[in-house]
Amino acid sequence: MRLLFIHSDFMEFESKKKTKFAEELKDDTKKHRVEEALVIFTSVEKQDEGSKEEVVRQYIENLKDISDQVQTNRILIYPYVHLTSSPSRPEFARDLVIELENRVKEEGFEVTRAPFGWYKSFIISAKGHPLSELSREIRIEEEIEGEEEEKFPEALTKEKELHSTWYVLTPEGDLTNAKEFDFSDNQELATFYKYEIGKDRASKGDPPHVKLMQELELVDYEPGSDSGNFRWYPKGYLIKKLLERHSAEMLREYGAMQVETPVMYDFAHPQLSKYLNRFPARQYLVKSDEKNYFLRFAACFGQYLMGQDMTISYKHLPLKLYELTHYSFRREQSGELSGLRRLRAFTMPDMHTLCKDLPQAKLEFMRQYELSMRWMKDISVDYEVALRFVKDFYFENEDFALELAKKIGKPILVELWEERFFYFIMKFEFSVNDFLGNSATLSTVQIDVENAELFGISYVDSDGTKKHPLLLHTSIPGAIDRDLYAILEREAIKMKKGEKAELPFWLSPTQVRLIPVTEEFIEDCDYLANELPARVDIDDRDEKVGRKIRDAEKEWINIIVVFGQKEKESGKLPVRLRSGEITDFTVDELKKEIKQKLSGYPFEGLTLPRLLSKRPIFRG
RNA sequence: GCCACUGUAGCUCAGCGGUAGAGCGGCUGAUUCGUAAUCAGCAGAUCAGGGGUUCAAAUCCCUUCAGUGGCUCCA
Repeated sequence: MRLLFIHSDFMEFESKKKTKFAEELKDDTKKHRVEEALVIFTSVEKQDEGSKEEVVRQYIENLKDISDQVQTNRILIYPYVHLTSSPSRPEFARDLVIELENRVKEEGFEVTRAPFGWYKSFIISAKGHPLSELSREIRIEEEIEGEEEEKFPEALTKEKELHSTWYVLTPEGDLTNAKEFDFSDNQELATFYKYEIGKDRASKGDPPHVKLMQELELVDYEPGSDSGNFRWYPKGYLIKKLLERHSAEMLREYGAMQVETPVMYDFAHPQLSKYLNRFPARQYLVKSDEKNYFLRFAACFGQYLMGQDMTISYKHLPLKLYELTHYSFRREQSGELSGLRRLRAFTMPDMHTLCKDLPQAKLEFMRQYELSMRWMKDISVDYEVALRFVKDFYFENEDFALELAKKIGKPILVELWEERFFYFIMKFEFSVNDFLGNSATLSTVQIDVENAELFGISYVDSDGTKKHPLLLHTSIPGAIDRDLYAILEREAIKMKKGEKAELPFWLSPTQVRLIPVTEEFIEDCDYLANELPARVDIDDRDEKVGRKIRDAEKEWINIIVVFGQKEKESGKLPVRLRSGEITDFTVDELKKEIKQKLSGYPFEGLTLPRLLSKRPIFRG
C-alpha cells in the first residue's frame, strides 16, 4: 500500500463520473469541503491482498504517528490508485478503504472519506510546513516459505549499509587496500576507482559520443518515443547488427544454445512477481484487458522459466543458454539517462550457464573471462577490471583471483563484501573510462548461488539425486548500445590528442570509398566495387576530388581510392589510409589485404545505396 | 525523481523588448576537375509546445516537454 499524507488548510472534492467499481452515493454527498485536515491519498496494491488485517494495523499506526506530529484529529481518506504501478483488484481496494474508514473512526478520529470508484476533481491547499507532506509505504512481508527467499528483500534494504572494502590486486599477487595504493603508474585504474567509490565526479559538458553518433548518422534520439529509446539509422544499424552477430558467433563456438523468449511477462506470475516486487517501479508496464504485464529487464525471466521445464542430467553440464535481448527494458529515472551509456531500451546478449559444482563454475567463469578479453580486443577498447567477492569466498579462492589478475597483466580492483547480500558470491566487470572521466561496465559474469533453487531449476546427478546447479549470469559484450558508446568515446579521446578517429575495420559502414576523377570513370569504379570483398561505395557526385576526399575523411572511411585515367591504364590503385599515407596496391593485393583485415569477423553488405548521389540525408 | 544549465532553418550559431539573420547543407544551373571545401542563383523558421505580462515578446514571467551535468540509481 502506498500513502501520501498532506496536512491541508482545506480540501474540496467533487465526484464527477462513475467507474465500473463505483460505490453508490447520495447526490448530496457528491461535493465536499473539509477544513484543516490530514489528507491521506491511499493506494491499495496487489500485494496487500491476503494481508488485510496487517495492512489496516499498519495504516493506523502510520496515521497515528503522523497525526500526532502535525497535531490534528481530522482525517480525510482519499482513495487514489495513481500512487502505484501495481494496484490490487478494485473490489478488494473498495472493501479495504471502507474498512479503513470504520477502523480509523473507532480510534476516535473525525473521519471523512472520498467515495471509491469515481472520477473526482479536487482542490487542496497544502500547509507547506516541513511535516505537511509525507509519503509512506506499507509492505507486508510474505509468510516465510523458505529461509532463502527472505534474503531478497534484505538485500534491498541492507544494500545501503552493505559494508565493503576496496583493494588493488597486482599480477604479482599483492593485495593492497585501495586507499593506500599508489596509482601514479595506473591513471586509468585510478579514474575507475574514483568513479566506483563515487568521488571526484566533476565531469562537465556533453558526452562526445552523442554528437558523434548523430554526426556520423549512426543513432539518434526519437522524440516520438519515451526517453532512452533510440532510432538507429542504416549505418548505425549495420554496426549494431555486426556486434550482435559477432557475439552470437563467439558464443556459439563456445557451445551456447541460442534461444528467444518473450519480452513481456505476467505481473501476477507467482515466482516472477515475488522477484519483481523487490525491485520497485523500475519496469515498463503493459496493460492488456485486465492483466498487467511488465517488460523484461534481462533475459533471466524467460531462461529461468525455460530451465524449470527442462530435463537436465549432470552429463549435460555445463549447459549454456544464450539470448540476444532485443530489447531489454529498464525504466531508469529520467536523470540517470545518458546517451548510449544508459538507456531505457537496450540490446544485451545475455547468457546463463548451469554448472554442476564450484570447480566447474570456476572453470567456465575463467573461459568466459577470456572470451570477454577477446571481445574487448575485437572492438579495440581499453578497459579496467574489477572483481567483487564475498570476503570469505575470496580468501578460500585467492589463487583463482590471482590467476584472473595475471591474465590481465596489470593491477585490478577487488571489492570484498563482509557478507553476502546479493544472490551471487563473485563477479567480474570490465569497465571503460570515457572522455569525461565517467566509467561504464561492459563485460560481466556473476556466480549465482540462489536463483536456480528459487526458480526450481535442477539436474539429476550421477547418483540419481536431484540437485540445483550453480548459475552463471554472463554478458560478454555488455549492452551492444554501450559498446558503441565505448568505441565512440575512445575515438573522441583520440581526437582530443590530435589523432584521427577510425572505427575498427570490420565495423565500418563504408570500408572502401572509390572516387572517380570524372564521371567518365564511374562505371570502372562500379566494376571495381564488385571485385572487392568489402563494403565499397562510390562518390559519383559532381564535385572536385579534393572535396570528395574531405567528405570521405569526415566520415572516417578507412580506405579511399581515387580512380582516373592513370589507374585505368596502370591497374594500380592509390590506397589512402586514415593516416593520409598513400600506397599503390594492385587489385589482388588490396583484395588480400581486405580479406586479412576481415578474417574472424562477420560481414554484412552496404546498408545504403552504393552511389552517394542516391543517398538521402538522415540528419545534418 | 530532485537541483542546475540548455533548446532560434536539416546542421553550427548570431540576434536578447520594436520588420527573424549568417555560414554550412539542400535544390537548380554552370563547371569535368588528381588526394581535406569550384562558382552563381533559389528555396528553407509554429524562434521546442502551451499560457501570461506588454501598444509590441525569439527576447521578460509561469508551465509542459526534451537534452546534458550533479545527486540518487544501475537487479
